Amino acid sequence: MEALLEGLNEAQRAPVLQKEGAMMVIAGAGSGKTRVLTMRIAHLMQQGVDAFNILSLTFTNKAAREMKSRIGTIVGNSEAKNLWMGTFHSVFAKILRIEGHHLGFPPNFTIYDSQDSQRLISAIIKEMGLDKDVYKYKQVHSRISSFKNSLITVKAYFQNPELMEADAMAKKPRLGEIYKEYVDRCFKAGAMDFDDLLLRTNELLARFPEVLAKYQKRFQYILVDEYQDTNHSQYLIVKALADRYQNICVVGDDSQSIYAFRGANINNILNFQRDYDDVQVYRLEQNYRSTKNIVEAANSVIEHNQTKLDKVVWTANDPGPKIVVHRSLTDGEEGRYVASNIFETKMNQQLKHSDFAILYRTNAQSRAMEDALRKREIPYRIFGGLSFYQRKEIKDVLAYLRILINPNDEEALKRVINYPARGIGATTLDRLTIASKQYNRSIFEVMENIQHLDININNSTKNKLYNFVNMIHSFKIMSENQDAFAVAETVARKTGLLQELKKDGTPEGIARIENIEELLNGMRDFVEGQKEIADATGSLTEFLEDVALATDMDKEVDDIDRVSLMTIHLAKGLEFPYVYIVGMEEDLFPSGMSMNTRSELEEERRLFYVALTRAEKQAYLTYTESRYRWGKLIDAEPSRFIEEIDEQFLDIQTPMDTYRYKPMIDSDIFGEPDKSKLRLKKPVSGTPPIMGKPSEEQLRKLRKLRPQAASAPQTDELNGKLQKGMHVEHSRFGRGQVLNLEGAGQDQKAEIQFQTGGIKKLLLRFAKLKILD
DNA sequence: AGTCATTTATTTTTT
DNA sequence: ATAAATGACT
Repeated sequence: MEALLEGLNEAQRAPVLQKEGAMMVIAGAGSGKTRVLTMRIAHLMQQGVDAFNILSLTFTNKAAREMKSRIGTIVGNSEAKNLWMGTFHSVFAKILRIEGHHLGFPPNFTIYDSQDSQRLISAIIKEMGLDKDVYKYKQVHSRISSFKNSLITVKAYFQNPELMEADAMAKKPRLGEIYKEYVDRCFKAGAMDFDDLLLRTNELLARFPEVLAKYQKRFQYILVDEYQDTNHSQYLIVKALADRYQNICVVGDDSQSIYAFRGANINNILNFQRDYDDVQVYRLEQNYRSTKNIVEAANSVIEHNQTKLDKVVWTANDPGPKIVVHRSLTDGEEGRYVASNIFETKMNQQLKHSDFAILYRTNAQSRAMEDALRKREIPYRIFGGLSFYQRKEIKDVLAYLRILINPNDEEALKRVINYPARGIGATTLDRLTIASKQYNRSIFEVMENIQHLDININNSTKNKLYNFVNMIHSFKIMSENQDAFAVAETVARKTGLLQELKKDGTPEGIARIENIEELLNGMRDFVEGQKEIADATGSLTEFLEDVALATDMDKEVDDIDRVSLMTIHLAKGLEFPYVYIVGMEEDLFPSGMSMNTRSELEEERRLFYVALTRAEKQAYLTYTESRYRWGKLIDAEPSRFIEEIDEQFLDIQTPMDTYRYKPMIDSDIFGEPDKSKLRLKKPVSGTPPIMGKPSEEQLRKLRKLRPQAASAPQTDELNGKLQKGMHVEHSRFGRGQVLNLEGAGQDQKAEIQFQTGGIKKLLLRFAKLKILD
């Protein structure tokens, strides 16, 4: 232990050694904050604090696992296992399983993921007979979610005229009713959504003082990582639990706050000193991760933000190479550039694929990168997007399992009651839903008692329902004396799920079967793994909870050497020697959706800061002239963030000839140039950035980044000379007469009647015309 | 109730 | 470009 403490710098050691009290560690990127957290916990335990009394909240469960195992190597694995460590969601889900009965929830409550929530909201909107174009389920969901994260309950909503008025103004006067129905339905289904895990914890701690006291006593030492990304709901939980002992240590970096869109409140960290007495503030400012060029470039970017804590990140590392800025014509070319660059760098420097990461703003950008990597036969691993557990076939299997655990789980039931098809259609389901309201019973309960209820369903359908209920019952009995893996396997076979996929026979169908097999294998591993954990039983409930709360960063990665592809959000907390940040374009990064307010733009800028500081040795920024979006080729401008980096750290590679590919094949054939394929350079000033007109200085930089096309010689030659009525010759169309001229300069076009019969409109810049008169 | 063709929305980020 | 949602038809 002593030796380990020696290994820390002074700034790192101080928060490790301070045992009691409230403290905040402002940790710059790459300053070793995980190490500090790990050491602090290990040190507490070494000083006699019981692992059961330490609560450590991390950003991902994987981070928790890694930290636990590192602590284990210091203080012993058996002790480290007793630490309460995990994400807010997973830790409080566990507590709610134990204490949820106070709130009327069963211990086996279901966790609804976003998709379940949104399906339910859709159904409610439909049932209420509302216009789905006005009440968009996604918007409604995000509004409800933000209510919950701000602790605005249904009751609070209806007591707040301002909120109600805001919704009325937005033409959604019945939003409150939807909210109420949604909460009721979740409750009746014995389900909590992601936000409920926090909201209900707050409710639990507020309404039941004895429960609060129990956990306050239990968690004598509380540590929160990534504190800048906590939302109000999480903030209050921490505050309530820490109130008794006030041994609270929060770690974070305001410059890396990137989750405001899901309710994170940067003020939690900015105001921490007001919330607790005698707060010790520690600053970790030395960056050990990146080269000097990267650190200082990142600093010069974040300098543009107004809202931030005082902090100067510095490094003793070598300057290293400059940040490469590269322009390409299209997203396809961008991908090829990145792929070949990775290929060459890896060869020249004797590196592994895992030394490289490609980061992007949106998941949709991964495709072009994947294509290029595949062509180059570079192995890659993609994080995010549709995660494994969100795939349809996986969710279908899980839905059956969820019904076993919680028959009231309405979303799971609706998902599989007629999949694979068994003749229970929409009409039947509607009638069941009505009956379920009428009798105030869940749909499954109605089905179980269908013989005794007066329901307008014919006998043959009743029989089908009976068979379904029977099948579920048989699974349930099996689940009582067999492990999760065995049950799931039976479910996959007996429900006909696998058969359904087999008969489809397409490559997709086969991939789906493989996915289900992978799920089953995963379950087997889980069952084995859980046997080793003290308080775990390997039950289905535990498995489903793990699955519901698993993030993409949590999945165990195999040891195949691959390039990593992910969104910048997912990259938080990671580091790679070589990082490519692609799609550095206005409207994409910063995102077009986040440029409306200063605070949104600042969050985008922090996101860029996060992206840059992932790089250890070298960073590459790439942007394109045009890119496919919504299936269309769209013009792009370089991101303002490139200009915001101090030029001295940049190596701007803008090959003069990249966009002067085979000019005008299209126009030669079809007359009108296809602008979507070969865009003409328009003057930079033509598209002022949203935040106001660019300064002369910005313009100068922009010009530097995007040199004007060298004007085509033909233009100069013909300019001013060509007149209406002149006879000309074209290399392919032959002789003709000029009917009309339009436009000027680069864009000048001529309408020409050719002798062969056609009238074409040609762009003089490219058409190789010879004047005959 | 199921299948096929047509239209529509989707692309901001995620527990 | 693509998947999901809708609508017409069997």
